[in-house]
Amino acid sequence: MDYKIDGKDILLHQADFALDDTLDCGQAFRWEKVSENAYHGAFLNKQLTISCENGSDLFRLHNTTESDFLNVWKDYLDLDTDYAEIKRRLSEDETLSKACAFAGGIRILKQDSWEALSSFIISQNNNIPRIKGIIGRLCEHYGGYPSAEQMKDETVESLSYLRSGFRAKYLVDAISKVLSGEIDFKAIRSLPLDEARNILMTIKGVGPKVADCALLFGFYRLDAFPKDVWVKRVLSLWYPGGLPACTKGLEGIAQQYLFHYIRSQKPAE
DNA sequence: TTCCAGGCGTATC
DNA sequence: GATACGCATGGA
Repeated sequence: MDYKIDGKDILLHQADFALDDTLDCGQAFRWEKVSENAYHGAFLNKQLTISCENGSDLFRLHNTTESDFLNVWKDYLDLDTDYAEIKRRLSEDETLSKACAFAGGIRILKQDSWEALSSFIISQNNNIPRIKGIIGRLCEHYGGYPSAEQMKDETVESLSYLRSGFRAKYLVDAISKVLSGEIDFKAIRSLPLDEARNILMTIKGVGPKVADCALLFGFYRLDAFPKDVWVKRVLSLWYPGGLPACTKGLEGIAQQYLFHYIRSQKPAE
């Protein structure tokens, strides 16, 4: 990763990174494609437009500061991790090798814990366009993604404008458990995966899959392996005997390459 | 009209 | 512990 300042922008050279792969692969729900080579989105209360110069490894972070780049976006976009090395390891497996080649620009975003947890509560038994719609209405209402504290007075009724269906009561339970301290993000960070998962699953509407998504995308737990309907297809089609050994410790990253890859396959296969 | 979507709670065995 | 079913909403 090397960068330079160009007026109000940051110009970044970055290998193993593609905007479509990373920002539109189902790990985050509020990046919007604003042109062929550009996305607009946000992390916490900071917004960003990022574009790519014609499929190259040259990116432009528009209208930002060197300080925000170094303190916020560099970490959020996981630019310090060597994905070339990760892909080399995973590519010991033939199918994963294809998946890495198909979407070699995926990076795991280091998202906000509450946003990831609540977003994946909304995601259950739902499709990505509708998930984006619900989260879009939530952010429009609050002028950005609301914290659990900001949502403290929400009820199933007050959330009806989201049209999130049966998931509204799960959001209300998550808000209350986070605000009461019953769910302590700081504590979860230091726990083994199984214990962290079990604590998250005390929230109504949080089962194994939502808990693993929250841990992978909201706590950067790369060994969490969310099994949604697509990944269950991956396992039954390609890995009936379980994941190959080369994924050890990187199950979550492997999951993301495989998720993106199988979604691109025609149903006929 | 029916089926499905980055699942989970509940009932039942 | 496993299996079956309902669940809000909206697009295909």
